Amino acid sequence: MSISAFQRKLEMLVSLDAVDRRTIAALPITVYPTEKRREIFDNGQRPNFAFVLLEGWAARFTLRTDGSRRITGFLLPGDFCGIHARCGAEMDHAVVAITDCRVGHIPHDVLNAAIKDRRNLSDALWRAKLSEEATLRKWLLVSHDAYVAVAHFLCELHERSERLGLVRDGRSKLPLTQTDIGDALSLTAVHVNRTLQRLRRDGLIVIGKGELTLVDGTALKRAAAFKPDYLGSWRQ
Amino acid sequence: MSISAFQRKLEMLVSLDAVDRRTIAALPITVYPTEKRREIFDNGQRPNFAFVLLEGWAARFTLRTDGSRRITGFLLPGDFCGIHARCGAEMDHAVVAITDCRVGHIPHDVLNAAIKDRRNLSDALWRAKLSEEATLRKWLLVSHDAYVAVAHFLCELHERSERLGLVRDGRSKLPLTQTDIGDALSLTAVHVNRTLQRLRRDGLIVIGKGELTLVDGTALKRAAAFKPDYLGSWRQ
DNA sequence: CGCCCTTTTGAAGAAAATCAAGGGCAGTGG
DNA sequence: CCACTGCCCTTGATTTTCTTCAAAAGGGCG
Repeated sequence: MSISAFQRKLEMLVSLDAVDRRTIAALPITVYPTEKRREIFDNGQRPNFAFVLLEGWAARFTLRTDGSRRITGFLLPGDFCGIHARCGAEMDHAVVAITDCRVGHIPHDVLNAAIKDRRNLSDALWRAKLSEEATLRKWLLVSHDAYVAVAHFLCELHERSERLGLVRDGRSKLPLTQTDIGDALSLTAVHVNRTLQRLRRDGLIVIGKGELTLVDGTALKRAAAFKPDYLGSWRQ
Repeated sequence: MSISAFQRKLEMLVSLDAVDRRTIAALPITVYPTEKRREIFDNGQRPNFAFVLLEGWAARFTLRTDGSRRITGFLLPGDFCGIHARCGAEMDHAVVAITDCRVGHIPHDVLNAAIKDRRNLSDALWRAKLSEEATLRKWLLVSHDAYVAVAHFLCELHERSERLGLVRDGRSKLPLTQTDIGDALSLTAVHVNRTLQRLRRDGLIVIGKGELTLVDGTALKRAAAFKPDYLGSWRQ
C-alpha cells in the first residue's frame, strides 16, 4: 500500500512499461515516519534527495515576515516534492505534515540515473510539475472571491481524493482545520468559517470531523467553475 | 539583438558550453511579428511548437466565466512558453502581446532532439519552469495585501528588466496599463490607481508614461519583502 | 479639433479582517 | 470520574480594505 502510492501516481501521469516499473521498483527509497504538524522539509535547504509522500497529507508553505503562513499546495499520497533541487535549485518553501505521514527519501543521483534515457519517467516528472504549476495558476484565478475560492478548493481536494480511490458515497477525508484552509486561500479562519456555512446553507456540502461530503457536487462545481483538467488529465 | 535574447536567457540559467551554443544557434526558429494586444497563443490549443519571445512584452492570462481576466505571468524578451506541450499537455492559458512583439516558433520535435543528451539544456528548461513556479507561489504569497502586492509586483518587473540590462538610472520600461496590473493582482484598476498613489506619496516610486522609476528602491523592496532569489538565482 | 483610451477623483456599498468571547470536544491528569 | 487544558469551531460587533458606479480630467493621435 505504501511504496506503491508512488508507482500509482506515476501510472496516472504516463503509461509505464515493464522496464519503467522495474526501474521504479528498484529505487532505494528510505522510509521515515513523520508526526502530524512536524516539518518535513525546511525552507532554504538544498537537500540531496527528493521525497515522496507515501501515506498521509502534507502542505507546502512559506512564512511571511509578520509570522503569518501561506500554504501554496497540498501533498497527498504518491505526490513528490523537491525533485527540482535535482538541478541545483534550493527549496523556496517548507513542507509540513498535516497528518501523521510516511515519507520516502530518494537521493537525487539515483533519481537522475533512473530517469536518464527513460523518456517516460522524465515526462512523468515534467507532467507532475506542470500540473502543480497549473494548480497554482488556478488558485490565482479563483482567489478574487472567497465563496468561489473555498468551493473550488473543496472540489479540488475532493477530486484528488477521488482519483486515489478515497471517496465513498461522495465522502472524502479532509484533515484540515479552518485555519489551514484560510492559510491556503489567504482568508482568515473566521471568514472561512462563515463561507463554509454559506456553502452548507446552500445545500452544497456537509463538512466536519475531518470529512467532506459533496451533497450537491454538480452545483458546487458549477459555483466554483471547477474543471478538473488541470490536475493532470493525461490518463483516465 | 533578437534571436540572441533566447540564448541570453539560457545563459542566465546554466553555463552553456560550445556545443550547447552551437545547438542553440542551429535551431530553426521561425520569427513572426505580432501586434500589440493581439493574442499570440490561444487557450486549449495543443500546438506542435514552443515559442520564444524575442522582442516586446507579453502576458499569460485566463478568462473567467464572467468575462474578467486573470493575468498569471509576464513574458519579457528571451522568455519562452509552451515548452511543456512538448510532453503532451495542452495550454491551460492564453498569451497576449502587451506591446508589439517578435515571436519565434520552435517545433517540439526539434526542441526534443536538441535537449536530448544535452543535460545542460534540459536543466535550463527545468530551471526556467521552476522559476516560473516559484513566481506563481510568490504572487500567492503577497496577494493578501494590495500595497504589498503592488510594491512586490513593481520590484519584480523592475528586477527582471534590470537582468536584461534595461534599467538606466533606476528607470525601466513598464508598458502596462493600471488595468493590466489589476488583472495581474486581482485588484480593480481603481484600487491599483490609489495604491500607486500611496507608493508615490510615500516617496518610493515615480510611475507614468510607460516607465517606472524606483526613487527609493531599498524602501520599496523592504515594504514588499522583496527577495529576488526566486527569479532564477543560478548564475550572477 | 474631436475621439478614444487611460488615469484620476468622489461617494457609496460590499467583502473581508479584526477583535472579542463563548462553546464543544478530546486528551490529560488528579 | 471529573476537572482542567488546549484546540478548534462558532457567533457578534466593529473597522478596514476593496469594489462598484459615475464622472471628470489628461494625453496621444487621426
